[in-house]
Amino acid sequence: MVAHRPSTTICRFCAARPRGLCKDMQTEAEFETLQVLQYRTRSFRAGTQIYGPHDVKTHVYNITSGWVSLCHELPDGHRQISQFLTTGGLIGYRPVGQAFNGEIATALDEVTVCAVPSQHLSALLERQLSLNRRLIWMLGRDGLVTSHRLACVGQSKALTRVAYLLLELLIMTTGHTGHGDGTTVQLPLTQSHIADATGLTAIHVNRMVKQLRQDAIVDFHSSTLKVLNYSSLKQAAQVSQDVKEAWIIQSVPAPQSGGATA
Amino acid sequence: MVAHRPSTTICRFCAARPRGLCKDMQTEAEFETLQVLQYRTRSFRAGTQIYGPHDVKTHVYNITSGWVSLCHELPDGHRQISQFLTTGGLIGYRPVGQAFNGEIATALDEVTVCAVPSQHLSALLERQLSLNRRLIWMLGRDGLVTSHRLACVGQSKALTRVAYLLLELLIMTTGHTGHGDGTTVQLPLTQSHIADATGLTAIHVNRMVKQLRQDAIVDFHSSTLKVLNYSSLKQAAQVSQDVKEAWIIQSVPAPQSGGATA
DNA sequence: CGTGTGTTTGACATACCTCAAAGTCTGTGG
DNA sequence: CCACAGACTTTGAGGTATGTCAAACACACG
Repeated sequence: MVAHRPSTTICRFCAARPRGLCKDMQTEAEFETLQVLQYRTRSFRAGTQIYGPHDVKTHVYNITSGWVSLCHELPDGHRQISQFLTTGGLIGYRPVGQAFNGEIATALDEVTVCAVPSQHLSALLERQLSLNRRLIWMLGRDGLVTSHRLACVGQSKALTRVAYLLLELLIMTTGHTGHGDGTTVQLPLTQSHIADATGLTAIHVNRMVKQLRQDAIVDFHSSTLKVLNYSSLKQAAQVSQDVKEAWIIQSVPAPQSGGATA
Repeated sequence: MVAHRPSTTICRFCAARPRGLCKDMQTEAEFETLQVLQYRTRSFRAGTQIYGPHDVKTHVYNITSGWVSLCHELPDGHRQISQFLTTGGLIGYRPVGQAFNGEIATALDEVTVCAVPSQHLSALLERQLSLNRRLIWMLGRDGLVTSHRLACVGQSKALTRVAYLLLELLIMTTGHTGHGDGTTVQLPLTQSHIADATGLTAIHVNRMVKQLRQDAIVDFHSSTLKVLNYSSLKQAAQVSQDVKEAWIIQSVPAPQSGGATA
């Protein structure tokens, strides 16, 4: 009953860039509304800061290509990367009334985003239910992913933490969970990034990476991740199937109405 | 322009229980709709499980009194508490299409909740923008709080982690950040809970609690938290003002419309 | 009075960090 | 083509924060 676009857009703001994401897009009418708005695409070079911890966030960004890290900096200089994101990820949203969220968004490689003024987003949210659905889904997913990572960092040994992160990045990149051996993916990360994300030192990450290589599980080498034994990796990472599904950005189906017909 | 209720309800579903939260409630019309629905209040005794990791979540719960923990259990038996929640907190929401979120919700003391069938929530979301706003705000906040906790657990020493958690619980309870010395609050927690939340062992938590007491910072003793030196606590916890604001559940103002008037 | 749960303490083990330095790779400029 | 600098990786030796194990203590509850 709802007329969908040919399901080729990944950004529901600028409606640009075909790829098989976000089929939940919008109705014809909504789509046209968005097209009229024509939000700007912006690019950031590798290593560039997209926004800082104390920037007033004027925009929300939908990533259309490249990798971004979200990082917290503590007073003592330590850093914690809370999330890596790639195509389809939404960054820069902050709860209304919250001055800052304290995180730094950094482009890890060449990144393009669709920039939506926060004001516009608020206004759009008042009129487009599909957008509300989508935002709710994204925020729910991000919270879930973060809390699982918290469980990993809080309770697991170093080897498991590294394996967990590598598996997460693998699945984020390939977009499916049942992937076999021999897969190779490019990740714009150094061992220091892995250290910041896992709560370890780069030196210890190196030892773990070395061990994963020796145990013929994965080979992470100069930004290249090669899966040597996928089932061993799953085992080393100690993740359940549920978690892996949350790592994949999916489309959100329109709800079949029912209940609450007061 | 929007007619607000006398700002005495804390649950926008059953519209029950006066207390000064959630003034953002709803318009007259919305309020009446909800009243008609009359969602059920449920109670859970201390230690009871509200839902398990593999329950199909039929309901979303809005906490109207008591304390709840959200906990992940890892294959190796370790547990990570990702969040403590109290009055006003929303639990049991999961992203559409996500089978399970793997978390266990446990009542820490006598807990009452307003139970909303997930089906109804979906339907209500399709019709009430204020509810969308509220859910988006809650999810955004929860994600923020969790990512800050991740930064703490990943990068801080044991003493800081414990101080951080105690400060968080203090602020959640009192509802304001600038609180002075001598404050005493009841928390239905054991040192084991703190251990599970901070990623430490209960034994080591005990050592840290002891040190905080000896350093005259806080005294946590048989479910009672007493602040001896608030500014020392802030310092020990290493939190910025931004983070503390995120710990307080606030009302969400209706947006002043503007922009995107395509 | 006994039982169970939570707290406290001590001795010891170890996973991870810190410091130091060498080794690799890549890009740059002569 | 070579020399050099800079970023990243790798390795080793030693220190320390935290975990593990064991046991006593305190307190509530039946």
